[in-house]
Amino acid sequence: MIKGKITIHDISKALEIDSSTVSRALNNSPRVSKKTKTKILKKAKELGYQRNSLASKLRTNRSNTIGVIVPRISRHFFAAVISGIEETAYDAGYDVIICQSLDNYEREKKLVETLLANRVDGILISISMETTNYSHFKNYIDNGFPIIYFDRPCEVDKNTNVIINDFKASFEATEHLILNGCKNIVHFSGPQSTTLYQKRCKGYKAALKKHNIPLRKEYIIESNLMENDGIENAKKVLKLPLVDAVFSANDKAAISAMQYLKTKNIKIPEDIAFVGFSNEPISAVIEPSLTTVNQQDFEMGKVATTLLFEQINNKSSINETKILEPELIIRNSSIKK
Amino acid sequence: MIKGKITIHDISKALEIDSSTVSRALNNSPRVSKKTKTKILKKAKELGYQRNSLASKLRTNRSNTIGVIVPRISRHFFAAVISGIEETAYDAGYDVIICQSLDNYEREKKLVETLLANRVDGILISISMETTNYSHFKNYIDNGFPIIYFDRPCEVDKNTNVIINDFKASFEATEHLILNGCKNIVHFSGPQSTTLYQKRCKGYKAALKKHNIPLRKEYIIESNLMENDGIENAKKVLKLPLVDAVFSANDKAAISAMQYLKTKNIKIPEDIAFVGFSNEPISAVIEPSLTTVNQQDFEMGKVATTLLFEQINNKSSINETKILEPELIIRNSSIKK
DNA sequence: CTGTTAGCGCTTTCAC
DNA sequence: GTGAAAGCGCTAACAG
Repeated sequence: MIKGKITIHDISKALEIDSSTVSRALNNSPRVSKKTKTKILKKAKELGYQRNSLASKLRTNRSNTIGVIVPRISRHFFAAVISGIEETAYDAGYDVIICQSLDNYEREKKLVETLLANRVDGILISISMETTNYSHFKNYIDNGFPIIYFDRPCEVDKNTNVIINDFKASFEATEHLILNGCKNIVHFSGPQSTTLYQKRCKGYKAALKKHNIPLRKEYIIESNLMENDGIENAKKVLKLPLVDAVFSANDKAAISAMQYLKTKNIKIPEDIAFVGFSNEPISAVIEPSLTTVNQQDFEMGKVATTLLFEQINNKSSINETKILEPELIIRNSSIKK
Repeated sequence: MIKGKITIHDISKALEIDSSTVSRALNNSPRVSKKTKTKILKKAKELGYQRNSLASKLRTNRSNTIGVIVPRISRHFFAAVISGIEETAYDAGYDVIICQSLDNYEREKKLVETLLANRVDGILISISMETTNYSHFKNYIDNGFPIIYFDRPCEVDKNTNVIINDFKASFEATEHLILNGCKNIVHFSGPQSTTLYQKRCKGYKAALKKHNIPLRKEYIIESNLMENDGIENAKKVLKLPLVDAVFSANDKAAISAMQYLKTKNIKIPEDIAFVGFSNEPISAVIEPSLTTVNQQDFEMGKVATTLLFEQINNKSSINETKILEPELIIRNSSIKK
């Protein structure tokens, strides 16, 4: 701590004006005359006064701070959501505390407690992959504490989620391949324990059905969708006959699979076309032919924060799920067989 | 705020034990009997007590929180530094507040003030590119407030910096190319207003000198090293005769240049070899032949945090620069002409 | 428009 | 080992 921090009392003494007036002036209250206000502001600057937010928050019981918990800040999607959150929050005069759970349940639990101990006014969270037990939220939900879940929804009890329409996105991505002449479309699917991947799989199936393309079980390859999985999946694809396109449930697997196929001299998109989930800009650099899905990251941050503020100000019900519409980003329209 | 938050007084009343004893018990003071301690802890759990950190921090004048300001959390380097910071801080029982300046001076200034208003015990910062005026730190430095600058040092007055040895890294990277048979090495350089890029350029020059390779001015291409610059630089390289290698002062420009050269059917590394700065794992995926420099990100976070704690506890002088040794990551040893 | 007073929830002497 | 009491810095009635 800085020694000898200046308080409103120091200003009060120096000017022989009561500290309550100093406080009012510092908060730009209309109930202080312009004259004394400027006098106080000048002195405050002169002495290097800096408000003690802790004391202020304690007294007012409002922190003007919201907490954000995401699995990893380095992931482009979350970084973009955070930008949206910060923009909305700063405009409203709120501070933002960013935390990463690293997809670890214990850590997430601890972070929630820390944020609450610091009396944030609300929490925005994308729950960790490990989290299946929601008891660390239960108490607060019941208490009406403002929490908004985004991207990875919390589908127990009543609460507010902000997600994208995964079914529709997958449906459209798959249909995009079909409309470009592909018929033998493999799906790189994720863990079916996650509802998100269930939905992406359903969208794939629905598109096939609409276009009367028979569903082949061996065309759905399930994995954890990491980089390595993409390579393994690509090997499996090479063993299947007739594959002319892949719809991957995320971008990591899609990209590494493409990279692998390239080393085998299989040209993309002429021989095998890919569509992946992602709004990571680097995807476009790595694979200019990769059609991806705009996950509305920045927008999601803004929407979630706006909803949170409504809850903080008791204007909204606690039970709504906002579904954002994704859009296909087609970078290479020549994906034609 | 949650209505009807439980305080130590609620526990005090329920148990008819004074609140000071409750406080002691909750802080695991040895001056409370085991019996009452367990009784209090049980009741606290039962009532769903959660410490009010604000009050505690206000009273003790210690926040047990450090602030971190980086240009962008999405950049892998900073995300990795933050991981190192968090690990060290959590082990020491500290919380971490993460902020991004977005390389904007005004925002950085405001963040510093916010962190100080929230009475963090110290700040770790990588200053924004825009920052040339350090007055927003001056007051605190003079006051002895613990601030550590990492990666992008603050080279005015006395303060503590943690950086990597950019000169050495560049020297070794360039020498790596020379030892692999390259003689006509272009350097993609960054803005010479930044000392960091000056150092990287000097390292390049020194390596050439050591191996008696004449320095050609047209081989040093200066730009902002963004993705677009890489492409422009690549075009310039194609117009130069005899180029057999490039040492780029960062990875973005290196990668996009490589991508561009590929589209022109110039194969890497056979025709033109690259070496870039980066520990972004994706680099290896995008360009398996790219030799990069390990910037000791995670380690830098740990070192900087350790130094900060030493300052917080008044154990270290305010005037030291810690230089970490980078290491070359050679992924493809066949870079030979 | 300004001053008086009380208190947010916690910690910490100082008694006993 | 426990209680009484004061106070961190600020804000917000309530007076005047």
